[in-house]
Amino acid sequence: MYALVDAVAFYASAEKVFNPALRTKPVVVLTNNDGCICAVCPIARRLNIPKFQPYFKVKHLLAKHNVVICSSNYELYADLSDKMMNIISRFCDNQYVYSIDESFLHFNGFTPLINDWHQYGQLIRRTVWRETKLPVGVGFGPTPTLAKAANHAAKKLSGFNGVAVIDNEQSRTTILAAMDVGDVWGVGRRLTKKLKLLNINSALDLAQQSPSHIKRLFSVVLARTVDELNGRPTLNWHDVQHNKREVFSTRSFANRLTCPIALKTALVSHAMIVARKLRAQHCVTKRLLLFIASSPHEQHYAKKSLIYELPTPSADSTIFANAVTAIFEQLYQVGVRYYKCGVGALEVSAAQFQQHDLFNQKTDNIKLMSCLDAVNKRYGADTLTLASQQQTNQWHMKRTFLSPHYTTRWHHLPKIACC
DNA sequence: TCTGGGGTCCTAGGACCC
DNA sequence: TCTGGGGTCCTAGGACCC
Repeated sequence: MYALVDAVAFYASAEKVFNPALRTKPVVVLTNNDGCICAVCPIARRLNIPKFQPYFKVKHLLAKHNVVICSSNYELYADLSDKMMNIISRFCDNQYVYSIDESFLHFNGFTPLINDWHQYGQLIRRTVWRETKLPVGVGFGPTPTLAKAANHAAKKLSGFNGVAVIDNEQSRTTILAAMDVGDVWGVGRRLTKKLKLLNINSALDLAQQSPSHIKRLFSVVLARTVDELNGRPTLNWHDVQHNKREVFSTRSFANRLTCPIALKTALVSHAMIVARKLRAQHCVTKRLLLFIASSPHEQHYAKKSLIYELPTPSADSTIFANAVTAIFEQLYQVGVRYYKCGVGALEVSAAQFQQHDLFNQKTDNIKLMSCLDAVNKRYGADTLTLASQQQTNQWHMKRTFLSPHYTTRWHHLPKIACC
């Protein structure tokens, strides 16, 4: 049995944790630079506030309904996520954290101990709420895709109260019949359109197709989804939690940038983040992709990217920073109003399988990197940085509606007044 | 006045080579 | 009048997810 546990409008709910006055109000959270709406709490959803719309386009709508607007407070969300994931992990023997607010659970040894999945799901919800004040939804199913579908039902369909279980033919068909095909995991806008032309409208319609037919018309990936919807697992636990094959860090700037020093500083910071992410999944990369670009919404879109081949596969921040220095001149053009930049690791592989190169002594300084990671884990992500990250901070993002750092700054702690 | 997210994976099409 | 291969690598853009 699999489960998918995720938070309801996680970022918006996180804002309500330390500010209970918000709990009865409509709340939205904006993406970086206050660009788009990325989380809409249930109260705001009932007011038809759309997700992923540019903020400036829906400003009037938000004002009309007195919606509370928050900038993204990633430090807060990351901390609350850690706490939530920790609690959830107590309820299974296998947890895979799929995103900041979602985790898949797999029950092996636990299964014989659980006789009622509904009750068990409610226990998870109650415990997470009691210890974090975050609302979560829980879906159980015999495959990851069905657990996702059950989770969708738990949160979106009436009568489920936050927990849904697919454990027999009747529960499977009931839930899939009530689910739009576009809400199936892996079916996006484009596929939805094509499927609906074929009169495949619900998740159940898709499940009733023959996998080989779907494979011919679409792809092997969608054929697997059909199998999964029928309770035939095609993704095993190992597939669900595979390492990333590409790792990126990119950001748009608060204001357009023309200064080369600021751009280079931003790129070095992204290189550091990529290196840290790689080390966290015990991987290295052979090639780094660096890019800088103007805004795609402007008339003259200018994007330039270059690939830097590393002499040996690496996840060393200092080696990555040197790569940025080595090719920055080729990337930068005078006169472009830069909007975004980023660094990506391509051809990612497991660090343990690396061949050592006799002739290349420039290998990762593993001790130094472990020390860097340990210090930053203990004292906050940017405690130890490279000198080249410190030259300017003019590329940092705009967060007009930022809430206090309740969990990472002493002087932001909520105060309780006694009278 | 101006403003439009970030991450990962996949694929089609072109360049290049033999 | 019709006809000209196959493999690899690279890249940009798109699909999908949250």
